[in-house]
Amino acid sequence: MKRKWEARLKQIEERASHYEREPLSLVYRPRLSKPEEPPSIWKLFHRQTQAFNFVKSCKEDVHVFALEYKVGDGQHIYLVTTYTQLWFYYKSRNLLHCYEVIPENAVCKLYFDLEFNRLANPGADGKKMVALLIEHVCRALQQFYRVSCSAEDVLNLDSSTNEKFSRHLIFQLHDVAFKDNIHVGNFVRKMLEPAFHLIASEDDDMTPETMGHEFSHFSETPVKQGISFSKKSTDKDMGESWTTNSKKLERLGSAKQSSPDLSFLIVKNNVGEKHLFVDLGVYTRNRNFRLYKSSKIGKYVPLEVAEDNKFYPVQSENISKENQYFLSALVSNVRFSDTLRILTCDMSQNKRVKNFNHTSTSVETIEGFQCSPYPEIDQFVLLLVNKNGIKGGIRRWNYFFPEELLVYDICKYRWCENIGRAHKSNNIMILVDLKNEVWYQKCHDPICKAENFKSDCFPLPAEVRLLFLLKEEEEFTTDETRDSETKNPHEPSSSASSKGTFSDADWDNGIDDAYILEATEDAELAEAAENSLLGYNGIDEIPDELIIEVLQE
DNA sequence: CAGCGCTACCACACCCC
DNA sequence: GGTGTGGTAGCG
Repeated sequence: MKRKWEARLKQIEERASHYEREPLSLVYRPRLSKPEEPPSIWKLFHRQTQAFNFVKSCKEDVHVFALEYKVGDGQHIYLVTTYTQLWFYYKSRNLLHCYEVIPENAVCKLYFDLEFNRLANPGADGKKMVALLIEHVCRALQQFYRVSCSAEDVLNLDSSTNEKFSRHLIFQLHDVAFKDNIHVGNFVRKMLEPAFHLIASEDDDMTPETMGHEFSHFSETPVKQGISFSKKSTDKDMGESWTTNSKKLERLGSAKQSSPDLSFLIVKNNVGEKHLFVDLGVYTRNRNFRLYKSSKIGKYVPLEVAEDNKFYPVQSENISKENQYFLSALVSNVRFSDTLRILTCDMSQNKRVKNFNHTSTSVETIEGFQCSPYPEIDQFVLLLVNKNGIKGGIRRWNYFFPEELLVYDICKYRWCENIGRAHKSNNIMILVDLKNEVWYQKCHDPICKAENFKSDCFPLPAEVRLLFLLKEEEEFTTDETRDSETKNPHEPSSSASSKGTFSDADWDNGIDDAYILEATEDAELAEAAENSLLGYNGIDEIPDELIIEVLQE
């Protein structure tokens, strides 16, 4: 929401200064458009937001490209045109320093930027490393999403110099794409996680085994590039859900022993620090990604099809081979089809583990949107907030480890026991106490909050209690024997098991209302952005059946 | 007239021992 | 010395 607000503010300021410089003409001069003109779209903008606004106003399939135009400070101007028209001018070498702007929230391909300094890595065999990486990526795609592919589906572009080995890989998956490049980044970081362990363990002069265990406790990521991740599940069919938590990471740690050796990915930069061969800085919003046959300004090293490229586009009569490569290299050029599957890999939603220091008391929570790791309890809560024709929903949930308390923020349903009617503008919460097997209601209304209102406790239905007990027992009986095999997907980020891990901390036993406020107060801010959040979740734009979630082995 | 989106890093405040 | 925060230079 903050981002959007800032962007809007900037836009308004720009518009204001524009009108100051060029006031509107006092005379109205009507103009007729000429329908006989071919639909030619070629518009340049100084500002990215203006370019995107123009794209939105166009009914043609236009895209934003960035052109480098000043040597040194890498300044860009933004071009809006169609792929066809761009290729028409581009192929005759009129534009040399062109970048695709991968729009935020746009479905896109899996892509990689790979590089290492040759001098700092005299023994490194770039081609071999690329081949091994592709193998690993294909394995990960198969494991996480059941997507099959091979090196023949990877457009491999080279931009190397004597000093630097440099490649772009663009995966040409069949009827499969990622929801956006942020999700691609999450997937890439997740897939490369064993390599982070390697860097961290070597840096700290620790064995991978001890590191694996150490990592089970991290909540702030100790590794430079960041390794935290998690997933959210909304897909009923898969019904699988896991979150980053101690137990999970411990299992990852042990699973790592059987995971492939990623040490080939570790390279040194020009000052001898260890880094990954894979550049993780290319998965940001509106990332500029260099086009096929473009070079950075000031350099004359365009991206060309690599010697060891194994992707050959299907030949067609009306599209040249070069044009095919050009189109294949465009990350956000995803061909739509009825069977297109959209892959997601979330990390921001379930993950946040809060440390709350309060006179030597710390509390761990996990949080997420829409469905908690307890689908049965979600269903029960939904039942509670669907009454008298009002269709309430779960906007978000929080789980407090020590108290085993699930806090649901409810939307649309606002009935409050305290006032005996629905609130007009404030939302309510349903709290499910798993320890005492009861539920009660609180709310966000300032008056109710001031008097610390909490409804009577009601027992949880027998089915829910029973399910929870069964799960807990299963968890205890199988924990020791289980290594990397699949954990009960409905197990939340480990009520029972995490207590052992975190038991060093001494916390209050009773749930303090301050914690609930801490966990829910920003929900009120988030409320205004609720629609955009839903949009971001893809519910508005992408039909549910097209979304498949991360499948964890 | 005019880029964008970060993250690594630093300075500083605050707390605890 | 550990931890959180806020601002920014500079990288991709």
